[in-house]
Amino acid sequence: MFSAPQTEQATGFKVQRGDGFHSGTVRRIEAKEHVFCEGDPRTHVYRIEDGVIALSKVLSDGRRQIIDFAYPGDYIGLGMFGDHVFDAQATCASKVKCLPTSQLEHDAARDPALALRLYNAVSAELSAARRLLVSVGQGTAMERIASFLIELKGRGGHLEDDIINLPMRRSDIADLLGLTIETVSRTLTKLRMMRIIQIENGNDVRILDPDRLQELAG
Amino acid sequence: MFSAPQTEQATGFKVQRGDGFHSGTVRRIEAKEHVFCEGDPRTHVYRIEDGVIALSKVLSDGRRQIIDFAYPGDYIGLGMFGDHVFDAQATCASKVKCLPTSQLEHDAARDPALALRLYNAVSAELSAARRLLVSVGQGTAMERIASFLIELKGRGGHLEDDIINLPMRRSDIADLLGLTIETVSRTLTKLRMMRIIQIENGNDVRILDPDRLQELAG
DNA sequence: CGAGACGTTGAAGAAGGTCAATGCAAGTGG
DNA sequence: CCACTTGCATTGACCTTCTTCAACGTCTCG
Repeated sequence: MFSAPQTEQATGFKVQRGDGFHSGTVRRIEAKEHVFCEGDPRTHVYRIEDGVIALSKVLSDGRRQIIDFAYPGDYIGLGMFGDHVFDAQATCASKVKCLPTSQLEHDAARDPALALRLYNAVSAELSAARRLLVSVGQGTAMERIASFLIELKGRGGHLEDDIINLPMRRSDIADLLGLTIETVSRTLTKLRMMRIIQIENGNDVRILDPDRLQELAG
Repeated sequence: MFSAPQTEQATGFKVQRGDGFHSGTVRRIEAKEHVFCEGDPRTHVYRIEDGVIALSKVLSDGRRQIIDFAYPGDYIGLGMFGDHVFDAQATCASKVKCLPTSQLEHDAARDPALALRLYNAVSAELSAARRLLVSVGQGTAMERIASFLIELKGRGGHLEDDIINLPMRRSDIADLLGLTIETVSRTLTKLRMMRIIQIENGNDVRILDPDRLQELAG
């Protein structure tokens, strides 16, 4: 029961068949509800079934950096030592499938193929984190927004090919890209004015000119 | 032959004994020489023996984001699909031990313990990348510099406990933190003026007030 | 010694942040 | 059904931080 086909470069490499998730229980998560918080013991690994989960770090003064958005088919909670270091919070109503960490580790210690799939899954997360770092560290607001839209386009689950659904608030995008909601908003309006995108139902972005968007991404 | 003890949170989890590196050949790298470049086929995994290797992404217009500094004991070249996506360049004269990728993959497919060590190694890199992302995405110049110094303090290879060696140029620090060399320089000067650090031989930073430095890091 | 690489410092400018007002749609309660 | 609230997005005016541009100092190495 694996969701829509996605590209390999999307965060959370698909572990595919044999990941033990056939036996997991499904948990329903409301918008803004936490799957787990920083400091919680790492009891489970989760596979997103539906919705979007934001992984984030919240600083003592309230600033927040979103590390990644996990989409259906992605895994969260992999590869951490001890307690969770990040928050995992749904940006919209979601479903996740849960597998006890202990079981996964137990299986992986006996099954090199599973262990290698875990290795690949975390490697893909690492690539995604580094791509984001480049964008945040070097890009202007426009470049960050443009490459964010392109990154999302590469993920699955869009009704039409040139329409990107944004199942998160402006504040989530801002916290992912190291900007403010105002800058996100202004930049999206600028892209609208340039006839590069069009905003459809509040949360759907239609890409009118993919080439120019790609150029703007740097 | 494993180098100075280091904390687990340092980038590049030590794979420890049994990583196959007993048989690797050692390669000497001059300052600013590349170990590999973006686009090169991924032929080897490298373990740093001596020096510091900067992993970076260079954009078409010359802007550069350093992803990580690899210190002795760290591994580079792990967990990538196909060709290299980043440059690896020595910031100072260094030595690396090389192991053919094919051999490592061959071994890992038969040895779950090795596969799990790879998994842990990449997981640690992921944690480091995310810590850096938080710093770059949310921190002011001062916060980025302060947490950079603290991060380096956590790595091994310092002669004295409160002296951090900076075996890289200002431009490397700037490209790691998403700042300019001028801002790096000014911020270090400010830290000097505040009597929190002291610069010893051009490249050695003595931490006079670790507590205040920690506060500034956020 | 002279040239190049690197670092520091200053002055001016720009990108993005902060603060504040407005709009808009979805609840909620009378 | 309508007034009121609440959450989110947009837009404008102003301000701060960091960048840019430029000059200068220092060190090393040919």
